[in-house]
Amino acid sequence: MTAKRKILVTSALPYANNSLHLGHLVEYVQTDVWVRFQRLQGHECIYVCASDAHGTPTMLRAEREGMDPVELIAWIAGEHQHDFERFRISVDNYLTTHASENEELTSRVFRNLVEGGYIGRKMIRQAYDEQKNMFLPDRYVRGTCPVCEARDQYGDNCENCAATYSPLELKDPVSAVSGTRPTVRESEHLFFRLGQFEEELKSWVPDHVDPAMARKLQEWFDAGLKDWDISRDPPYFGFAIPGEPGKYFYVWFDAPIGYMASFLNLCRNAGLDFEAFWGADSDVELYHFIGKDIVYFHTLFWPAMLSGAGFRKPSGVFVHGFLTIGGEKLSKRRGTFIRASTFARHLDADYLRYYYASKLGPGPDDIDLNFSDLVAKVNSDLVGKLVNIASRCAGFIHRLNDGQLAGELPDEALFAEFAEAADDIAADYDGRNYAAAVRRIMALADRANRYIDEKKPWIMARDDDQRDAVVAVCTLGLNLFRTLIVLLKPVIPGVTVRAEQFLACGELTWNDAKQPLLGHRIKPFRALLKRVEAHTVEAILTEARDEAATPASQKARTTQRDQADPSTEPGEADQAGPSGQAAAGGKAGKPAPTPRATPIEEIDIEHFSKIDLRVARIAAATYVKGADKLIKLRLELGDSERTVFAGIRSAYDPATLLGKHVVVVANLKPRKMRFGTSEGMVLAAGPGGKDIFLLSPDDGAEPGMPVS
RNA sequence: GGUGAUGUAGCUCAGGUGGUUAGAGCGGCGGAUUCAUAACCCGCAGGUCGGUGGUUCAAGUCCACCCAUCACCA
Repeated sequence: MTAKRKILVTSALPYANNSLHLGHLVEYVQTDVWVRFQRLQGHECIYVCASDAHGTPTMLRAEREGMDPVELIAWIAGEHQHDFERFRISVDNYLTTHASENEELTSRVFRNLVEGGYIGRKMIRQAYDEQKNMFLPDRYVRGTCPVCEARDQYGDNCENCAATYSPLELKDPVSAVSGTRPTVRESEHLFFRLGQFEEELKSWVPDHVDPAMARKLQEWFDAGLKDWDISRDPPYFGFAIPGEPGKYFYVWFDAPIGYMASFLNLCRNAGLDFEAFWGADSDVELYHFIGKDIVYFHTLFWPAMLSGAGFRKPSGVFVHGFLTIGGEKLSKRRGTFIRASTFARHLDADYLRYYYASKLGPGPDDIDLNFSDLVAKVNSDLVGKLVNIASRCAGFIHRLNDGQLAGELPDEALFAEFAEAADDIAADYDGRNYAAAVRRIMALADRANRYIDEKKPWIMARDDDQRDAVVAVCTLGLNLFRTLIVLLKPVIPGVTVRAEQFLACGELTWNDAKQPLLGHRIKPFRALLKRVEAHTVEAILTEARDEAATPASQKARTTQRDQADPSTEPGEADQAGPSGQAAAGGKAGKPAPTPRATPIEEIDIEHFSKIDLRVARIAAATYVKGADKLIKLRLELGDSERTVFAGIRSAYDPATLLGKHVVVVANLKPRKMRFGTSEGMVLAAGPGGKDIFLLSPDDGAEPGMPVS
């Protein structure tokens, strides 16, 4: 293994006026996978983040909510942090940019820049809202485009003709804050003289950012670097500029300093040496993960600020693209502004982490989230391939050898193949090409399943003389599984923890991928991950649409309630349907009574009324050839008939079902199964196995009657 | 408008420096199997590689223009 590296990593700071959504998570997942990978390699890798608190938007949002801005950001930052936990984003420290450490460092950076002669002053003319007594940021002035006459455009550019201009050029300008016509006022602003860093930046950029981004930055160099306005007039939620009465730091000035501040806060709590990481001659690696919308701040202003203030520059800026859902931009109207908390309430974070990882490359390309693709990929790769290996091997080990693995591997070469692949996969992770890593890992999972298929332990097991051989084959199978878990550990930490418990092997490290586990007793196998069901995805989308329609202040309350919820364990949320004992996709046969650890989320009457429950009469019931859990039901619902497959064979004999009245979910999306299409679901209670109890109405109910 | 990125089978994506019949996973179809969360295994079908033109013995791969999508313009 290479020498131990010292690395400090950051993700861009989420803005403190709104909740995190699935788009934010692309970055946090990307960062976290990388961080976890580096730690797994044995490197020292510290990851800090914070909520970006300052600026006009938080100020106005706080006003709308009737809160003090400080109160607002404390609350939102708490929510952000909670979302981080839910998605297993392993930050070492989380702060807000309003913290005292940030004020301290911002002053220090500013003072150093003044002393270095990098700060200038200029009078500027700006739109002013006379009613609210405030200068208006460009985005808060709207009016008619001076170029193409399109109405209701932002003050900085036109969405219709893409022209750029100043808010003062807009025709019929209106303040978005008060609705009045802004006036023009002058004010002296402080400027950071970026141009003085031109040569330094030109030589720094090519080695520290992605080539595509370097090409993009060339445009700015060609145009010449301009001075950057770093001050704002009150009222402004931010830090006062020392020695400059009535002036505040522009949010983008203190935001990146928030990276340092969060780290400084950690230093003070954990006894780390701040200067060793940020001093001009630091040899620690420093990386920023950001979205492609904010490259300029991180590749021009930020390194220049650091350099001018006497600190070290980043070792690299990693730029990722945006998230689209179903090929479209996230949109409130379409209900695709899905909040992190909404997703987490229904599905395990590892599903999304795996899906993102399977699509993330090193470059700034956008990635698309397609829910049916997510369901297919997760179910097929994670459940059907990966977990399946453990699932199909564990039984033999317990049945034939009391849970004890064999003392040696029957095919060392196969294990070695997996162990050797770990190096290439490590290179993929380190180069942030997670998609490539996942492809390689899944190819190995296929290989493992094929091996078991070739050896056919279930045939050998019929012969007592071959018991040792069966145990040996399954020992290898489980070791291949274990290696795969190590390789995927940065991506799916939740599954990993459960796998480590199953293997009873302690915390796995990267080197464990190369060392087999032998002569060791494992725990009984329990499902490590459940399949995602289509209705769960539907529930997420429905909820996101409803949330989008809820006014902001109500959202606030909803979110607070969410925070009180213990995080949802995998699988449990899967069953948030009308009945835990789903008929069609049911899990009869596994006698695992699962009382819900967490109550299902409350719904209102509108939600409930979407479920069309009907009385039905069983007109025919037959076993399904080749299916050991299902009974095929022909149901009468008044004037119509339909076929439903119910997983009740372990508890019912078809003959006894004939003529019985049951309750059916009539508007459940038809589900195609191997034996036909199931057009609904019959309600039943009980944990499964012999304990399944169909729900029936009292005498007098007729087929087709709605249940309410 | 300027600049950059992207556009490959139904879906999601791979395809260093141009080189024989363009690949994978999923989905579909057919077969095999029953150890496994009906998973797994074998096989088949599916693409004029956004469009047009060019360079070349040879282009998905280089060049020009065009179209579409996304981003940035301090």
